[in-house]
Amino acid sequence: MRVKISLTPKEGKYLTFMYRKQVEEDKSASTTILAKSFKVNPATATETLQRLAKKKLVEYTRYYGAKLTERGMVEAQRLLRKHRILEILFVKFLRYDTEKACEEASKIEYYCSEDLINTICRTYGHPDTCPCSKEIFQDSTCMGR
Amino acid sequence: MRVKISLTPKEGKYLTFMYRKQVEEDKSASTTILAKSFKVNPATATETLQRLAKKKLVEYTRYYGAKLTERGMVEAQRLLRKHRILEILFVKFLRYDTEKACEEASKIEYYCSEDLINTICRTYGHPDTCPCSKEIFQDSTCMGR
DNA sequence: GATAAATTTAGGTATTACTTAAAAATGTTT
DNA sequence: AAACATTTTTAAGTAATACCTAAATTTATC
Repeated sequence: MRVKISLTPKEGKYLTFMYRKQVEEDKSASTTILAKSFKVNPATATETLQRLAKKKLVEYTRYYGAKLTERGMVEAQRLLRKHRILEILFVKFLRYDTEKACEEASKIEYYCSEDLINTICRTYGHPDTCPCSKEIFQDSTCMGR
Repeated sequence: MRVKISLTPKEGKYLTFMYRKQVEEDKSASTTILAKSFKVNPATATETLQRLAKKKLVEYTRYYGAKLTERGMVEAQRLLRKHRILEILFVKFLRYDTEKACEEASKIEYYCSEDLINTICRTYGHPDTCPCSKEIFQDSTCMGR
């Protein structure tokens, strides 16, 4: 890591949302869409995009839109991995349905350590998909032991 | 619930810390002790106590100290319950040692829903002590089904 | 080119959580 | 009890996060 990335919870939510749109749905997330999704004023969405741009997590062109950078992708995947590993735990161990599992994961994903997530991941034999069949990204420190 | 209690993460930490001192160790937590424990300036501890007093969670007398109110006790127990149920999960399911379990629980306890905690609690047959043998408080909505 | 829609800028607010410096209260010592 | 030390509080800040409205600007559409 060259520069340390400090991500706020909201910024994390924006990154994963944008990742889903950009990579998994091949669309782009406009200011309006972001604002609607997060139930905030468009001005707020713009502001958050600008903060993410300052942190080099998105490439932002005013009036045009924003795209995740390589670093933004990595961060989004890191968070989505946490989210999906937690979903596995909640569905398999606590017998939650996928929707409820997703909700609970959303509440805590940001605060769970890599170590905790890796331990759950190992417990379930490094699953490669979450309960709703989306990809779970590999983590070198998790696999390598 | 007469008035809704909105607790910040830090306020929660103060409440549980004070609970442990006041109820489990029968001591009291002075401004200095709080400040040292949380590695902040004493002025900050005072400020937080005053905020807790405004929310009727502690009874605060300047220069004298603060004591948890009935409501403060309930909130502290609610958080300690979450903490200890999480410890159970981490020790029993993930084979964490008690210290590590405590650390991880501290990171997420505040953000876990009652429902999630109750589900874990039921899974382990409503345990009455945590891995370090401290009391786990009962929750009516958890037992009652 | 006018008008509509989307986006951004400017200039706010509120909350949380922290700081330093000085004042005030309390405790201790002689 | 006066002097000194310690603890605690007040006052007056700062910084970050996350939101807002209103007006300006840019882009898209008729």
